[in-house]
Amino acid sequence: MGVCATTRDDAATEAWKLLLELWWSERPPRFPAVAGEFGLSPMALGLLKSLEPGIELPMSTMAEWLFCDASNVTSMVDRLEARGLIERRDSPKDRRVKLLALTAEGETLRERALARLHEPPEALASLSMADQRVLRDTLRRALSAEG
Amino acid sequence: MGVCATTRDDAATEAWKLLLELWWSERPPRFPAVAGEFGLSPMALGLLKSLEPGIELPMSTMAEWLFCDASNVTSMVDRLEARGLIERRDSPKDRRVKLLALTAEGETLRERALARLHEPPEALASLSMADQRVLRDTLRRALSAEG
DNA sequence: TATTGTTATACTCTATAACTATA
DNA sequence: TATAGTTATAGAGTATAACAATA
Repeated sequence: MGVCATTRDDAATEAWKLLLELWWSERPPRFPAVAGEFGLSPMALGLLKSLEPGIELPMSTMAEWLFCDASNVTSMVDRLEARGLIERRDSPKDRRVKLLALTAEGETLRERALARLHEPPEALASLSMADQRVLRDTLRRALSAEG
Repeated sequence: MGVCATTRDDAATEAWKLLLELWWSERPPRFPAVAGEFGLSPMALGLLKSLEPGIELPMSTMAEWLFCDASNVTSMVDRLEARGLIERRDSPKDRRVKLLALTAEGETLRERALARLHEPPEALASLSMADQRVLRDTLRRALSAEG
């Protein structure tokens, strides 16, 4: 009994485990399913999701965020650019850097894909209004604290 | 103005969006990072995660849950079995079916990987105890309602 | 010298189709 | 006939290393 080296059972850990359960218990799994709906690999959807409208991001940063090699980002960007969803722009500050940005078409597709991802699971939607608001407000506090 | 066809802004949707933000804002992204720590592909970690200790699961079910082709499950199971983490068992009810189960070694690795996945993000851990408990209790209600 | 992104290449992962064995 | 899992194969995805351009 007592504290185990690899397991904590405080309320934050319990809440987090429940959140993951909510995410992972979906069948079919939401993320790859939605990627498939839009003819994207899961990683390509991750790239689009990470590219916010109006924001330009260096390819190297994208590689970090996607946890993959830079050469892989080159391949994905080649495909997404050929589909007209994103474009490469030259950085005004460093001529080695290429900045990624959504095209108008890319913004539209991203919006539709995010809308699918944002549909709350049944377990959440069937909570009482009071519980839904409590959940929303508490999570807002959590995310605003670290900005 | 008013209601858009593809976007809802009720509390459940807002809460779900915040929850996904919490999961996706982690850098490096938690799931592939943890898989790498244990020498597993993300899908292989997903397979182990889905295999609860003491539970036997048909390979066809695993293919559904992982959203991939049955032949791919065969490959993954070949590798995981060669590593001694899972085993194939004959179904007593249907001689075509192979049931997957964790080995003792597989249970240990799964436990350690889950412990890493279950570490709450900083944003959650730094919430007040009261907020943590509210979050936990509300999510428990959500998940228990559908069983 | 170090870094960004690309290329060439090989390796891993995944799906398709054909197959075996059961049902 | 239909289904569970395997095999052979091809295709997609990914990383490694060498490279060109720039810092």
